Amino acid sequence: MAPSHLRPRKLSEPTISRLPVYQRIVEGWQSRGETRIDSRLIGELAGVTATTVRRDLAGLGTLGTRGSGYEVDVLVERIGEALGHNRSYEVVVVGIGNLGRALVKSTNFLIRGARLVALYDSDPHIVGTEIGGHVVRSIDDELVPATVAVICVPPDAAQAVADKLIAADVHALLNFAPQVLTVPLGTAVHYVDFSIELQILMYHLNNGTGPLGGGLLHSLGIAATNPMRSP
Amino acid sequence: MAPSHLRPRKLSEPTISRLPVYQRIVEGWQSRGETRIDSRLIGELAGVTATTVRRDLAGLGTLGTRGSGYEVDVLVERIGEALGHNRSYEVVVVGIGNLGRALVKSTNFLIRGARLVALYDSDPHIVGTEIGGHVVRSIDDELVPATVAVICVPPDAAQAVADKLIAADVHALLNFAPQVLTVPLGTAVHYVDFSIELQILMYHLNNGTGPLGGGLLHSLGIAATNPMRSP
DNA sequence: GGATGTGAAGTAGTTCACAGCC
DNA sequence: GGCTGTGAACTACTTCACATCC
Repeated sequence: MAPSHLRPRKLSEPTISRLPVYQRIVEGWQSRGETRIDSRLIGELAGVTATTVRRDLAGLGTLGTRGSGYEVDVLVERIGEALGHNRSYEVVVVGIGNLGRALVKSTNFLIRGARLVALYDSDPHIVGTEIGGHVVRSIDDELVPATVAVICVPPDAAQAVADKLIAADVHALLNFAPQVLTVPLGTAVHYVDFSIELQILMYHLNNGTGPLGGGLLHSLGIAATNPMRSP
Repeated sequence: MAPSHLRPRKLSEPTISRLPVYQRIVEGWQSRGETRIDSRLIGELAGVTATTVRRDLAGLGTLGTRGSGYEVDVLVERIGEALGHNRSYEVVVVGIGNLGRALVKSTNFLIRGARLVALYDSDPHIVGTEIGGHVVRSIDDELVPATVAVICVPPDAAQAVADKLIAADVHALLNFAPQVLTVPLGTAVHYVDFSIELQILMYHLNNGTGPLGGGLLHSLGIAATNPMRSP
């Protein structure tokens, strides 16, 4: 079951969130025809120190060569493996308003083994229309099996949608609604909230130019999951 | 210059990213007619411990009452003050494709003193059209002054747009393009990247149900700023 | 009684500094 | 020489536990 080199090590949360960034950087380098890259350069492009890059990558096993850095092919392979890019994920999008439509049409969104399998909405005017090759289904229909659901409904509908998804055995939610969701233990929720990002930027604007005094802003978006249903 | 109570304390990065969440929760409580709230409840709804909530809020000054929690009006006021909601921000959106359009139309986006002042695109078919009460300008025109720019252009155009914005004295960028930007010291960049969020979710799906063994996922989005222009 | 605010302890993450290997 | 990988030091954040005040 474990074809990979050998190193099922547990990665830290910050490391996990940086790996996709490294991956993108390395792929960019790869597509320029480069064959090797070092931790200093990755760090510079990612906005973190070279040491952090090395520690993060060391967590995936021994993949560099002392003296000459990393081979890009190896990095892409191993990071992809760690992030589960070899597996395949069924994704559904619920709420085909402006944002949902934009996401579905976005080329950046469906990537890395994620496969869009269904779109849902509650509006009869939208149900039945076709977006990006998919006919929008009614949220009241039975849900097709999926691993991840993207929630793009208005905030006051988000909790009900989440409940329905969880009942249909979807335990990974990417929530774009500005609404904190209450979910059972074992369900992962990730929030993407534009207004929160804006607010964080504003804070930094008001209080000096960034966290690290100078300008290296290495701040983080916010995401949270509730530990359990309201007791 | 400092009309606030008194407490210019520096807040930690994690605290800053949680404050908008608390704010939203407290406002929700407020709009239900409630007048008080305690740290346990806020924590439960935000997915963090009550102690964390208290520490975060203590950073804003002494605003609770021992024995009976916090007054919602006071919380909303003080959190808003800390995040700079009393000030006003000019926001421009560059790139009026599917996503840009969705953001502009979104009611959640423009909030808290952020005022949309201009939209830009490079496509002659889009320039001149009206979206949400704003006529789209050409990115080649002179830019109107702004504090924050939202970048929704394709990845390969993002760096050029960022350069142009920085030259026009915009030093806070919210970048939706899946592209790491290289900016000078003193410019803050915040990344919002759907595919990265998806990848992080996927990682957790593959490796147990979440970071904290059980299910409390309190993970973070990713954002980074480059320390300086490529040397 | 009950919930805040906070020292003190604990845990996690980052950075330093350098040994090890190419 | 150069760059990785990593123990050790450091820094940051969280959690505990409780004194404090309503």
